[in-house]
Amino acid sequence: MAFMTEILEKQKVSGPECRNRMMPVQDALDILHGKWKLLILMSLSDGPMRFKEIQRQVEGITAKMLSKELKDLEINELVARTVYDTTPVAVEYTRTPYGHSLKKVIDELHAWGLQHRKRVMRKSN
Amino acid sequence: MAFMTEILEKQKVSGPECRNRMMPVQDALDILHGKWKLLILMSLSDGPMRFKEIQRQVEGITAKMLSKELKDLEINELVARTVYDTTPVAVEYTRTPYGHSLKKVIDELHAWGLQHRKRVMRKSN
DNA sequence: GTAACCGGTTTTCCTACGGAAACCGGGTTT
DNA sequence: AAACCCGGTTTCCGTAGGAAAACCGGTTAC
Repeated sequence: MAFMTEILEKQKVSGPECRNRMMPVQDALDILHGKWKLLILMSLSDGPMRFKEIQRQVEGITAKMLSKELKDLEINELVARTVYDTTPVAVEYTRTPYGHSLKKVIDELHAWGLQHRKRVMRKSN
Repeated sequence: MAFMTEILEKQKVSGPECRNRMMPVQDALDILHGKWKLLILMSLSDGPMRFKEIQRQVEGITAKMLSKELKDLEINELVARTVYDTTPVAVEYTRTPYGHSLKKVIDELHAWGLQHRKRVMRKSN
């Protein structure tokens, strides 16, 4: 029983500072959650794209999801939508400067995913 | 109509290299998706934690979700579970070295979330 | 003229995520 | 003995995510 109180005593640490660190991450996740948002942003790395173009790049996404996700991204000003008044209408999606501010996040995720893939390969051998 | 073909011509670019860049990100997202996994990992930054301790740190998570997410994290070797054969049983969760390899990802997400929060505050004034 | 493209919307349907609460055996505290 | 801790599991349930396909008016290429 002395053991129990001992092990229990150890945990008191890590007060609310930890929770404070979590909040911003939670904020970010709130905006970027789901399978698609980051991939859509990636597809817009090299310049404006049109709807079907994005759909072709982001493998597996349906028109409905793309439509919805683009709206979300637009609301959060990560992507801008431009309509050209031609016949027929041409619509372009552009990653905003704010959207580009996610570059590091995406890069880190990319790097991690890359080494994770290698690790998995290694294990399966 | 010349305009249309012109605008259409511009898009051919960004071939499959873009899709190749997406795959690792997709892999990473596959493992880290959901509201909780990264937050749980964060709560284990400062050392081992017990179930209820984690639940107290990760605000809003239910026992069921925590239980499920910990299992997922364990399967992917981001978290290790240690059972101490005491009475009553004590169970500790530890972030593995592999779990710590996500530090940069979390840091970047944290940094972005922080400035995003500032940005939102600025706008609402 | 007809097939295929454009930028989506709408409908239907199913599944996964995720919350609330009860519950389990056991232990400790008072 | 009552009340509270531990580490979860189980049940129930609502909602959001996501897939498939039809559909719209209009344009363009063959």
